[in-house]
Amino acid sequence: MSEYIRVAEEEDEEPMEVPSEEDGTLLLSTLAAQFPGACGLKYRNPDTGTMRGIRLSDGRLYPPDGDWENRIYVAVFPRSHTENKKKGDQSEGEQIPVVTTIKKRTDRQKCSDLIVLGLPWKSTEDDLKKYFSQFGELLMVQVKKDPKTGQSKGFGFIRFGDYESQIKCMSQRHNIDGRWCDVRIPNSREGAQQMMNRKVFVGRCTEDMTAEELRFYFNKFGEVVDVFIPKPFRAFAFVTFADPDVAQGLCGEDHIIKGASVHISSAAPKSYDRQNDRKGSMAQGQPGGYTQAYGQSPWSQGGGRTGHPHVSQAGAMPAGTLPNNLGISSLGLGAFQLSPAMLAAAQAIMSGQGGWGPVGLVSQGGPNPGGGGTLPPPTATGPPDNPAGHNSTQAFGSIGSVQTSAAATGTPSNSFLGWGATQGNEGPSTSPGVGGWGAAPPNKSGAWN
DNA sequence: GTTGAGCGTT
Repeated sequence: MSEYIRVAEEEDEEPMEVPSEEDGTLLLSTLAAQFPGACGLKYRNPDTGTMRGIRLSDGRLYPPDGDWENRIYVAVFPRSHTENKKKGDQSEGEQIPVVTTIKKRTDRQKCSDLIVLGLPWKSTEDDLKKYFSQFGELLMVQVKKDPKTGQSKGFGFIRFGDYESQIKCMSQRHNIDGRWCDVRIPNSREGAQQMMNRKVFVGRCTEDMTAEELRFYFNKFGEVVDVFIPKPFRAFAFVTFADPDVAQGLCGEDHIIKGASVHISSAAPKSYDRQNDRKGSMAQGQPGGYTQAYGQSPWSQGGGRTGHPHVSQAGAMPAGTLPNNLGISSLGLGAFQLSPAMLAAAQAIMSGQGGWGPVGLVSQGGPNPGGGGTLPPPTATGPPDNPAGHNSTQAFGSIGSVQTSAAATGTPSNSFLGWGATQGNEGPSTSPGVGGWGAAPPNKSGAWN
C-alpha cells in the first residue's frame, strides 16, 4: 500500500514524490525530510476551488477519503516560515487575521530526555549512540543497568541537542539490533514541564468549528500537536502547540475563524497550589496524562508487546465536578468574560479529557502502574535541576569525534563515554550548545511562567 | 547464562 505522493512546496512549483507508509499514511517526518519545516499538507479541491487541508494526527498525514489519488499536494509551513518566503506581502490570499508577528521559530524548543524502551539486553550505550546519531547531535546516552551485574535493564535515555532531531526521532519506531524499540517522553517531570504553556484556550468558538479545522488554522502559527474540543459543545477549545512560544505569542489575540471571532488566552490552569489543598482527594495519576498527550508512540511496541499501560481516554465526566454549563449566566457575564468558559475548561481539565491537567483525577480504568497511588509532589517552583554540568553520566559535547573507542567498546567503566569536552573547546562555558549541559537552555523552572 | 513491561544510583 506504500506509494509515492506528489508534493510541491508551492502550488505552481514542481512536485516531488515522497513515500507513504504501508498503511497509506504519510509520516510528517517523511514530508519534513524533503520540505524542512513543513507542518502539514493541503491540496486544491477541484470541486470548490479552495484549498483543503490534510488531516494530521500523531505525526501522520492521512489521505483524504482514504486515497491520495493522483493529486499534487502542497506542503504547509508555519506562518513564520511562510512569511519569510513571501517577502512581506501579507494582505492577500488566505484569511490571515490581525495577528502580531510571530518571530519565534519552532525549532527553538527545549529538548527533553527521551526514554528508549525495549532495548536488547546486549545493546550498549555506544550502540545507542551510533544508532540515534542519525537523527542529530546527541547530548547524552544512557543504558540503565543493574548496578551489580551490569546487566542492561532493557531501557535507557537519550537526549538530542536540537528539537527537530527529537521530533524526528519520536516520529518513528526504531529497530535496534533486531528489536523494535520505542522512544518516548519519560513520565518524569522533565517532559511534563515542557507541556506548560503550550496549550492555549480558544474562547468563543462556534459549533461548526471542527478540530481539524482548528488544527489547520493554527498550524499556520506553529506545529499543532493537539486540539481538544469538549463535547457537548461549550464554545471553547484547547489548542496545543509544539512550541510554547507560539502558544504564548497568540495569547490575548482575537482571530477570525470561519467568520467568527475567537479569543485566545492562556490555558495554564495555574492550579498547582490548589493541588495541595485537595491533597486528600486526589487519588492518583501520573503527572503526565501528558505522556500520552504528547509523548505517545502511536506504533506501540514491536514484538508481542501489548499496549500502553496508561491510556487514559477518560470519556465520561466524573461525578461531583463543577456545576454545568451556562447556568453561570447568572454570575454576570459582562464582568467575567472568561469565567464560564474557564470554569468549563477547568472541568474539562479535571476530567482528564484534555489529556493533561495537573491533577489527573481520573487516570484510567486500570491500576496505576506507577506503583503506589501517590502522586509525586509537583514541586512546581523549585529549581530541581542541578546547575550545569553534573547531571548526566555521559553527557558529551559533539559526536563526530569518536576517538574514545577504547572506552566505548570494551570497558564499561561506569559506562562513561567520556566526551565531556572534545577537541576545540576553549575552556568551559564557551560556545553554548556544545559541551553538554552547560548550555542547557534556561532550565525548566523558567518555563513555568 | 534467563527476562520483555517499564521510567532515570549519580
